[in-house]
Amino acid sequence: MKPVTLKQIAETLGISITTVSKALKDYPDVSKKTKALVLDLAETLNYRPNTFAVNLRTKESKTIGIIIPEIVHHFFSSVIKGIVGQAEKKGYLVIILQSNESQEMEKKQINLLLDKRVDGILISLANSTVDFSHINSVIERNIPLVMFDKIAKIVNCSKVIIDDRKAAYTATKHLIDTGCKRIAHFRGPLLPQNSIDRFLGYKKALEDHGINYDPSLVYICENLSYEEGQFFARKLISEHQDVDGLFTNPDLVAIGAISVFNELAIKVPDQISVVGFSNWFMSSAITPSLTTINQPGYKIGKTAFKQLFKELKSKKKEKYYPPKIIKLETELIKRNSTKDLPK
Amino acid sequence: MKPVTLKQIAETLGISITTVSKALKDYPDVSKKTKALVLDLAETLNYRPNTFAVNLRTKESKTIGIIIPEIVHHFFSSVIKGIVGQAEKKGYLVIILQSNESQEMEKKQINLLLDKRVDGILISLANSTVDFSHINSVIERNIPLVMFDKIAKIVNCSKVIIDDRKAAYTATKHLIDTGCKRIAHFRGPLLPQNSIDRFLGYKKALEDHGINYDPSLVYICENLSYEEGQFFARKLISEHQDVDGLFTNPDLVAIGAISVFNELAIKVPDQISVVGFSNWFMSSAITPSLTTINQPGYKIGKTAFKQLFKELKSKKKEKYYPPKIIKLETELIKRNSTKDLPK
DNA sequence: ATTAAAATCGAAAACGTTTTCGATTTTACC
DNA sequence: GGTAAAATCGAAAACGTTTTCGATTTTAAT
Repeated sequence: MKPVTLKQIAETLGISITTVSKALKDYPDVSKKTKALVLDLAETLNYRPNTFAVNLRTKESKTIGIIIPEIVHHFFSSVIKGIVGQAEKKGYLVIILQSNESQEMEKKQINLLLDKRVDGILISLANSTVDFSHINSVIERNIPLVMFDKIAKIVNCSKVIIDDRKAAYTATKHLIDTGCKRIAHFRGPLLPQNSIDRFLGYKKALEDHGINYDPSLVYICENLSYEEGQFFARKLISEHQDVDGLFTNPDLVAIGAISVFNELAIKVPDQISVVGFSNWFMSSAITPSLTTINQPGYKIGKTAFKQLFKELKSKKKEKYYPPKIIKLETELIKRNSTKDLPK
Repeated sequence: MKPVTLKQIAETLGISITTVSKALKDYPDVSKKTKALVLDLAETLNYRPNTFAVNLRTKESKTIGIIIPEIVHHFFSSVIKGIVGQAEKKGYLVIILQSNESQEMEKKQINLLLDKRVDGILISLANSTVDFSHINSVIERNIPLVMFDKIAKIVNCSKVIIDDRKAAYTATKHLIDTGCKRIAHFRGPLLPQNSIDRFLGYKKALEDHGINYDPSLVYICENLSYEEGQFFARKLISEHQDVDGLFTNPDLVAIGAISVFNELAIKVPDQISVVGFSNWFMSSAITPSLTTINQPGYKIGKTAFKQLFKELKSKKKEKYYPPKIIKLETELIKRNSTKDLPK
């Protein structure tokens, strides 16, 4: 009925708890004979160490926490998958929490994880987070923390991101290269760094290619939904008859916009070319298929855990691991929502 | 530097650890004066109980585990969100694992969770799971376990599901009511119960309404992808020129099929009516918008945790909680991929 | 046979909490 | 002032593991 303990094994074998423990961990100061005896009995009794006791003694939980703004997003669930898969390989379990884009919840959840004494934390910040004291308190306590995707430049920790600015630059440049002159941008909210960087990449590409930056061509999508894509597409068309290119963040917004263009019989890409962001799996399925930037969610998750794992190991060896910023490669995926490059 | 312990509070206050512990937990046998003293100091020192020690002593982890076949699915991530949100409210954290539709992984992960001594487990079975010894061993150990979505009828535990048969019946009946006579079905793999029940509901609806069940109109989608929807749509059209209705599982397959119908200029719903399953958020966005069955993922997750929570509480009171099967309501959502009902 | 070195073992402390139960002190009452 | 009852406290055990360090036994060398 009750779980088997070291004590029971020790008593039935007539040896000490110490020796049993050592035998199971293959210590050199236990004879082969007793080792075999212990291993055998442990096997037949199906002994499993009591994690609670191990945690208390070793002061580690072999558990990490992850906080993301929203679970139900293709990108974030891909990241989770990357993290969970990699963590399992290394013997770590993953506790998941969702901040709902709220700084308050984020703070509470950080405290939950600290109370739970997770070994490390992975986090993608909420849009509303402007105060980083909760994050810094984690770092001060010397608990490894790695940020991914939605990061804060000002916080001194490792980060796994893509080069948003460069990717947005590439996307916009592709529109320019294929002949667009009046390029609109549906951007994300004002606060998150990735939304800022994507906007800056867009702007830089225009300026580098002699196209005037026109703020009235930039629309802010607050929740990055399909419906917003539709809404701003209508707005864009009514306000700017001369627009011939659109760069959106992310794909879902582009897909909403394209549905409106299709409805209004505005030809994509002939009258207006569209580039999205993220390479959501549906973007190759719609008509016309969507040119976009591939944002490798699974790989971001995997890499973020790997980085955290390195820091966990460094900490065990009492070595300092200097924060590292890892930028993952993105690529432009050309499909049918943009024109071919002129020869 | 080091976390504050009861001992430190006791020593600085010149009282015993016992009293400190009791004061913090508001035991009746501590005077108001000392309670105030302890509470005050604990507050200023920011005392947080050591979870490892609490776990060891109380034998509970205030953590539950969830195992699902695949994280990156809109439905499953909605379920996760429901579970995580509800769990947090009740003071539980959630460890997430993904079985990748593999029975082997599922077994390993069950053992991981048992070793971690989670208080309870939520699981949606892998398609390949045919042996339930790992699940039964959880139940035998008297650890609360609730299945959801992909369940095994044979296992004696609580379950949170929808009435798949009824839902599929309703979907098929809607096709019949709107005039379809030759109705095809793109079903899921052979093993999972929900895929079976949806098929049975489809079949029953045909039989109840004097339509001959034709096995050649049923196609099996192994991985329920957009591409499969496209593939079988082409196959269906080439094999059955007279088909005028299609019921698919799930929406994504229907959307793939519709894309083919659009491409082939087959009018939906005039030439062929389509009903999906799940009410994925994109199903209202495509053209024509998709008639479907709403499968409430978030609510399933929320309900599954609530059920687990009840069983956790019963267990604490050493009461037996008989397994309960909860069937959540679904509804037919009529959109433009099916014809209007005749008056 | 003696001694040193190597191999093998176990006692005990520690991790930090919870809770039982007995001891002590205070209060209330006659 | 004496007693009983109530209020307040703390010692100690327990949860199950890991690890240090000293003790004992065996082996090897002379």
